[in-house]
Amino acid sequence: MEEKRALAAFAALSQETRLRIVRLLVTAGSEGLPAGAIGEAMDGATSSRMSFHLGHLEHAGLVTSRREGRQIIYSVTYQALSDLIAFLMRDCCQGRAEICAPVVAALSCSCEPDKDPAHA
Amino acid sequence: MEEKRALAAFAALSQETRLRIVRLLVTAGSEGLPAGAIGEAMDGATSSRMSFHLGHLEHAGLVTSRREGRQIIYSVTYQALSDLIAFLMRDCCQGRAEICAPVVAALSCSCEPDKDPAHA
DNA sequence: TCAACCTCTCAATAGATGTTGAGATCTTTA
DNA sequence: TAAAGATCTCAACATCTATTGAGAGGTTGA
Repeated sequence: MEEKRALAAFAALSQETRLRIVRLLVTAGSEGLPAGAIGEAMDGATSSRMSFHLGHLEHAGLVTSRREGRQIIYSVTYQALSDLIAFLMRDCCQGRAEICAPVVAALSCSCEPDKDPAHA
Repeated sequence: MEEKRALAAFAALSQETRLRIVRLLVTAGSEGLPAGAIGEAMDGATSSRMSFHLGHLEHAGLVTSRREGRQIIYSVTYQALSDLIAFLMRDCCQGRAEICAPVVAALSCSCEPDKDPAHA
């Protein structure tokens, strides 16, 4: 993942509503959720506000959309998320075990379906 | 890492100059670099611009500063970076192997001192 | 102590961002 | 084809962000 895309991804995730959307869509899985349902989950945000943020996320490549009947279904782009994580690890790790080591150590539990109450 | 800190970290990294500063400071290691040297590396950015961005990064917890004589030395906060990566993996992974699996697979090489020309 | 140095703080400004409301577009159902 | 539903587009507005230039606050060496 090159710098430009990483910058766009960071910008997309730096806004509370958008971060919440991504988290919601990750839990929703690859089936995704219609825009209306996402808006409901965001304390009933207006449709234009949703459209703005979903468009922002889509532009950044973090979500994709497809039409299904009269609804538009959004789902998270798993590849983009893992690319972003990889960017952080490669780009910012750069041989610094101080950064990577704790993350690697934590991976054994954090990458299974999460039951840990200390999560988040 | 809770949501608020993650949002601040994403916002801090979503700006080209600041992302470049972090990358520079990671390569600089724990000794860090004086503000002036960082400004030099940023195409000779003005001191107030540097102060603005370094303050932003420090506020987000991604860097720390210490005075050394007449210089102020900035260094990256390794803990914050690994916390951010862990946040992404835990929060956005949530049992989704589609996201984590590729990253985990890539870790074996990406976490060593980087010699890969395809990097970045 | 004085002058030079390094960095920060502050005010001003231009541009980007987030929210809202009105209305347009596309889709489904009767 | 008309009505209703779901979502998008657009303009307007308030707010936040990034940059600049001027100047202040510590620190060092003569």
